[in-house]
Amino acid sequence: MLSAIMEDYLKAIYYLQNEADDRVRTSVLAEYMDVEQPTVTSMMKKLSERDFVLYEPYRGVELTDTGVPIALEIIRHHRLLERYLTDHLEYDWAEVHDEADRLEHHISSKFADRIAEQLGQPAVDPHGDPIPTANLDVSGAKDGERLADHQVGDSVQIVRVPDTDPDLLRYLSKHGILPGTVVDVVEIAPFGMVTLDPDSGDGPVALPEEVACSISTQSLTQSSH
Amino acid sequence: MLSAIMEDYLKAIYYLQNEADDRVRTSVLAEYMDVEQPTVTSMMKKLSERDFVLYEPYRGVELTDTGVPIALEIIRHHRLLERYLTDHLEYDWAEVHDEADRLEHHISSKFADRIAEQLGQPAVDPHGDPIPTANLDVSGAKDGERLADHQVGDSVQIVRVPDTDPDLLRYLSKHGILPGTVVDVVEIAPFGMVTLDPDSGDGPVALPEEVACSISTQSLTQSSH
DNA sequence: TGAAATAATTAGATAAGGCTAAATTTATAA
DNA sequence: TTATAAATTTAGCCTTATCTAATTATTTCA
Repeated sequence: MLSAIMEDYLKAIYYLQNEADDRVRTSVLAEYMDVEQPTVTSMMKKLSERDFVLYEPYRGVELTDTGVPIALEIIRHHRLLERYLTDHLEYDWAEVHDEADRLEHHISSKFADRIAEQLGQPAVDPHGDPIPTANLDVSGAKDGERLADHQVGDSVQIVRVPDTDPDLLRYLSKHGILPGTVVDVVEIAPFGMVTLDPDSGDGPVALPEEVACSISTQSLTQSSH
Repeated sequence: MLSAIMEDYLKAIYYLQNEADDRVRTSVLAEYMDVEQPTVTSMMKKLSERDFVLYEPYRGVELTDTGVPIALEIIRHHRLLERYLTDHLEYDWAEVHDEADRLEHHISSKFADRIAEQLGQPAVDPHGDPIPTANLDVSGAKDGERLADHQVGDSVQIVRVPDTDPDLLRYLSKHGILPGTVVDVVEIAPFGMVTLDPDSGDGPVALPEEVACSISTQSLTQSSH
């Protein structure tokens, strides 16, 4: 059918396409996949030949209608596994990513559906990322605003945090910053650092700009732009 | 580390070594792995270079002390997964083999240990095959006698059934032949076919010689040889 | 607008795991 | 014990996914 590696490329293209809604450049994909550019070029040719992507040399790549559901299926597997590992197998949310990243390519749809059933058809994974339904619908997912885009004084609810860095996740949970947590924005430094006061009462936490940009939120007060 | 394919070879050698306690021939391994002989030869060179097997050209192969625990770990994964799929994810015992065969290479030891814990450290998989402990101990496993070696009139308990053929497994469970079932041997035909009467009362079942040889049992009466 | 910088592709190599055909070793049996 | 049969290995090729080095497009900016 399709190798685990090819699935990973499709997943990456899906992700990067949503990040910057434009065709995905070879260089961006190479960086993200941690391979050299020629590797990406040759892979794009293969995926393009099999109609999973639309590839125009020197112009970047995008998923076709054949490629999208494959990416979504893998994403569904990944996020269900993450949910399952934390909820049923007592994994810490910081450590689920790697295990899910391997298993996502090897579980059957049946396996995915069974754990979804066991979990009560969850809508999001432990990091707040939306889980596509069995028929690969993602319409329920809301985008949210970037934490970095709020203003001092705003009260916001955390919707999503990035899932790949275990150390960051441990740091965030230690300071009470989890999906669902309500925080007040107490300071935004000129170099972009955001200081928060979580309602858990653990005291203020400062986050560098990069992190604040990758955390997705929902406004509770209306003062944000 | 070690590819999924290499792990499969080690698992196969472990199995074949126990079947016919002698060095495993290239041809036997090729047949079992469903590849051509030269493929086996080149793989044995690689595994031998890395000290997982002892390989003597033209003389067959056997696992080293480095290779055995790797095979056992994979077998542990496989059997725990089979148990987990049937007990927690409502799989039928006939369909667990293939899913487990893929996943066994991709779950971490942690994952295996967690599901073992959830299952209460089970001793056997759904087909009656013993599950190595976390420290890869298999001393608790008893060999049992082949069903085919009993005599008419014997009352025997089913210990293990072969796990790879879904159709056979469906047939066996439909007729009440499961690990733990007690059956009476009512006939042994000259061409090896064994007829059983399971205590479940579903009436007699006939099994061809090959199947009767691959089912492992324990005597309840003492009349068997 | 044209030269320099940047991005992307082509060319050619490598390692893993598989294959077929040919050569070689071991086993069998006359 | 020697000739044939069977088993095994060698040789050489293929595909996938990767790499480096060299070439070619595309941008950028003076």
